[in-house]
Amino acid sequence: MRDRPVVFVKPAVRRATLAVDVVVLSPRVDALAVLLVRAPAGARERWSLPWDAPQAGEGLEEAAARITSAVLGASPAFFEQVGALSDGRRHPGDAEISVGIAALSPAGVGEPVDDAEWFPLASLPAIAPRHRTIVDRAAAVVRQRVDQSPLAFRLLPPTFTLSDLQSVYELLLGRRLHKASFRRALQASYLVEPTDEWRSEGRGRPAQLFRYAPRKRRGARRGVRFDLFTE
Amino acid sequence: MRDRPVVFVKPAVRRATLAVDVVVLSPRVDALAVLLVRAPAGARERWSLPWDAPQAGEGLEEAAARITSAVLGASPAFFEQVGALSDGRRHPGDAEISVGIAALSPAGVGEPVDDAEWFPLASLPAIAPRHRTIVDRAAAVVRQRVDQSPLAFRLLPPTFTLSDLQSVYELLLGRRLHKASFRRALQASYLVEPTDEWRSEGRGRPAQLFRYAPRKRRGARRGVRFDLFTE
DNA sequence: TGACATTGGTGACGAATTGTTACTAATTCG
DNA sequence: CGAATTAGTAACAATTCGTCACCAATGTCA
Repeated sequence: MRDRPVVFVKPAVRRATLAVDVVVLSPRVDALAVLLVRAPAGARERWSLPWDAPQAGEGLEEAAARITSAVLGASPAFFEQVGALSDGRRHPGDAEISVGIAALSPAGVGEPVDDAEWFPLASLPAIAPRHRTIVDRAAAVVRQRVDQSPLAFRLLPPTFTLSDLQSVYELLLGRRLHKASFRRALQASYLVEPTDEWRSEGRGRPAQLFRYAPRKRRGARRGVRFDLFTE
Repeated sequence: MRDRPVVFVKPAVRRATLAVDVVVLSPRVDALAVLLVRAPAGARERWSLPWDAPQAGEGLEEAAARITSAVLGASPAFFEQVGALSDGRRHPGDAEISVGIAALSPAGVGEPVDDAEWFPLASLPAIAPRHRTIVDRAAAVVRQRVDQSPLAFRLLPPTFTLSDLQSVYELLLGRRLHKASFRRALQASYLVEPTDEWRSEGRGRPAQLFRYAPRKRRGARRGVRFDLFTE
């Protein structure tokens, strides 16, 4: 016989201090940028992710939208949870639990308030360790979701050129893609449809505008991929 | 000018009632099974996921391990967060926030306590709506992670046959795989190495035993896949 | 006006990957 | 022994993918 309780003890909730930490991501010139806010004087790190506690009855994504609006003046176009953290790592408000949320905001929408600033994802200033973890996870989550979620399309205006779309994918993935391959795969996916408008952008041939118009299709049953890398 | 606060208001944490809800998954005969516990008399649903609040200073996965141990008598071999939920959906303990955690436990390890029972994932009894959501997400997360995480290997003993491994993949993915393709992909992945032992399992040719021994390799830079399905 | 730079867009070829069939190997059962 | 059963693999066909090469349409500038 195993050494274990025979009767399941009745569980109980507990009140814990909670924060929603938001990683607002937006395509800036040639790089993904993160929105940071200046920490109050006396804080150990000069900058932090925008965060707050969810209000009573407010959902987590709802709270993330509110926090983003307060800092950027615009609601994000897309949310993705990054995970809940309760390790001992330092949090600016000493929250026991942080729920990290990645929020995507299109370029040129909103303007940071005085105490907020965009930083390229690749060169952030020092932030609290827990925030650092959340940012890293947010980038990873976005890169993993970009194939399964229409998040790239949410970063573009209703109509866009295929080069625009490819640029967003490249920003999100952090690497270059081949034009012909990209378009062939896009063609096969039935995710966009052409409009009859064209846009002339200075020099070069004008580009046709497309819109996001996903058509139903079944997921192909691929084999296993074993994309498991030991770094 | 936009209608927004010019000064960022100082955020503050708030105490919220919190629960960790655990989806313990284990391969049973021909199906993935979920561990449910009998709800106390008077509860609206007869069964629920095992859950509890994390104790002070206890991490979320740590809490999940403790909860699983209390119900199954064994710690799971693998964890994966499923997300934090704070929608209005009903929770057995009326927690404002639930953190869902998928926990994988190998077959034959541990024995449910009297008030707990395995149910096939495909035919669960009625549970609280929030628990239902968490179970569905857990299944989706596991299926998505199976290619990137060694979770299948954590469900097997240290040495196993390739047929064993394929069966686990099929259980986790919920569909059949082709033997030759599976082995070819596994070969290319350098994730397992043969031992010099063989196992004779009744009738049929004996199978060689393998062990999980991932070798370093770089991730191939694939193009975009557009695996975005609109259902 | 006419070369040329620049950006958009596509066809096509070879290489790599994947789905599938079909076969061989080693064992138990009767 | 032969049939049944499970393991393991070779090889073919179909598909996907990376790449190169090219054509198209515009602006620039001599």
